[in-house]
Amino acid sequence: MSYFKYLENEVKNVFKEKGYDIAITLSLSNRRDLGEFQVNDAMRLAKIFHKNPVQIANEIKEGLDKNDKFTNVNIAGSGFINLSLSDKALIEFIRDIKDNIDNNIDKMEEKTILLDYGGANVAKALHVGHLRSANIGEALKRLAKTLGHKTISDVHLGDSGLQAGLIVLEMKERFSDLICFRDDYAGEDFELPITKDDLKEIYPTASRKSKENEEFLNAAREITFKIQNNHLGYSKIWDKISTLSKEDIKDTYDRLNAKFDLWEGERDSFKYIPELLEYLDKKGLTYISDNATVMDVKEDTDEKEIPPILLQKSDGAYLYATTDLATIYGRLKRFKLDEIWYTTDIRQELHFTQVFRAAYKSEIVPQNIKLGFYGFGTMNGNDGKPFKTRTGGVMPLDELIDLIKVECRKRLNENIVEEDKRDDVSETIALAALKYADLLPFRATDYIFDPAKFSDLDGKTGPYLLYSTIRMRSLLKKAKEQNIEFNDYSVVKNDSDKEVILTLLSLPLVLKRAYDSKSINEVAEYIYKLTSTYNKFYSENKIVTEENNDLRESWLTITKVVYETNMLLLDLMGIDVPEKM
RNA sequence: GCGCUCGUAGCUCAGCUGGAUAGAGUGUUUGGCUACGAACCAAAAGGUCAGGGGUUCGAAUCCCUUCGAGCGCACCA
Repeated sequence: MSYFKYLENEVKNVFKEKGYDIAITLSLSNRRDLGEFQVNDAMRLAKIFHKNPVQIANEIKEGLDKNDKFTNVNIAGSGFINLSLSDKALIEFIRDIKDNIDNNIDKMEEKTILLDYGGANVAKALHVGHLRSANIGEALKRLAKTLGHKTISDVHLGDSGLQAGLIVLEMKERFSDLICFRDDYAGEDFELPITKDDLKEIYPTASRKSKENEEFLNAAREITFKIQNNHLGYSKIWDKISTLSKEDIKDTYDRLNAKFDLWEGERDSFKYIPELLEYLDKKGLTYISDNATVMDVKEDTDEKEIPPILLQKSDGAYLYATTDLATIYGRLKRFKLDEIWYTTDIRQELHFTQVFRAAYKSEIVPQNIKLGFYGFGTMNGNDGKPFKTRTGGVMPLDELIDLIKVECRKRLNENIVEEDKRDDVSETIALAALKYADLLPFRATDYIFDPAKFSDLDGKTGPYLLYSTIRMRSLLKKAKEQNIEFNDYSVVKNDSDKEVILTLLSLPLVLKRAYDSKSINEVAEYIYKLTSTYNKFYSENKIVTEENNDLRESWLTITKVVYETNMLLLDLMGIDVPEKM
């Protein structure tokens, strides 16, 4: 149990002793002139017990005064209980976590969670729109792990849609004599006549053609259908294109530190579709409407109209909802899961509402398994519309990273970073800048994408966190070089070191809030707060050269704890820390 | 048309399960390095929380309403 939780229980016990057996909340005070923490539950209790809130607060104060962990307990206003921590408590806390910062994390009851994020489309370059899914999904996975859960991450590639037909058709037009396009093709292996770079141009070309030429579009639709139904030649070439494209996709996800346990796609769900449709049909849930197979998912309690989901088009092809439902079906057959989390653009919310309902209604997913949709806001340009480059296209993710990398390279201290490491270090800093800027706004709100914002390297940014963390590490290293021992924490000297400790203390609160709301911005805000609070302390005190042994030892111990906490949280956000910068 | 989301400092955003005096970064003005690493620290200025009404001891937060913006509503994913 974290020390914060322990303190909260101490307060709760006082309430209990006074006859108020009820959940209470200890929180950091927003009136620091009155105390470090506040408890606002007296006012709530007043209503329940028909008592004067100030009277209740005074009863609690009496109990808190007896506890030597607390000091300066006072009542203000209409029943706010303010309290501060004694030095004894602060020392006890740091001693509790100094050799194992895991003691500052409250583990949860273990669950197995499958996370579905990423969602790159095969044969299309990852663009800025894919950034959030990868960053948020990956960070949520790491948060869940940190809190004690088991996770399985699946990139869930988009590989079954119309783009498949478009690309194969374009290939057929360019390389009509390729063996796989022959009528008598029997599955022989062949060389794909294109490279990864060619692929970047093929999809846009085919996409453009489909908009200009309806015949081309219809032909592509037909091929899409055939691929979905395992047409030998088309499936073979599409498999080859997918494999080629995945290499590229994987490279970009590697840069972003998004690691997937499963590299599956929509096509991997196809083997479950016939079984799924048959199952739904037997249950009497599906029916034909306008030649398409659909399923109702509306409920009597609905206040708004929820349209039926469309499982099979009139031409026989499957859709987004079909593969998503089949994917869930397959996942539950293969894994024992407690929850499945989806992280996609929030505009897909209705779609997932429909799919989830279909999953529960058909009992593919039992009620005790939780399906969660945690969408993120749309990335817009300065005009408030989904971001486009000046030429009207989308900005490839790799291009954006390289752009920031150039800025980072300019700022590098060449006296510190060896020449052969400068490129790697610039890359690491650029990724930190990009990822942190992306994780900072609340998950669900749209935000303005501005390359200049991501290139900002001062203030509340990834580079600030890296720089400060490296400085802490360098300080610890210096102490070690000078054979300065630091194993204990024994003195609270002034306000700035106390602030650091209080901030450390609230970590469990932050992790819990982030987990409950599935939003990493809580963590991003917190690590900035911790780092800047430490930096203030750092600037006000000479740590290594401090002459008082107890003080020096205490300050180095705090430095170590903050350093380790920063490393933990940066890793949680998928941000790497270079040796030097 | 039906529904969802949003409107907070010049700019970009936090805060929204109701709590005390609404925060941060940036930008502007200003101060601090012959160094435990200044990509840092400190200070100042900057807000009728879109407008109006309601509930409450207490509202940026909950409810209603007006205005403004974005998004979604079966054969794309």
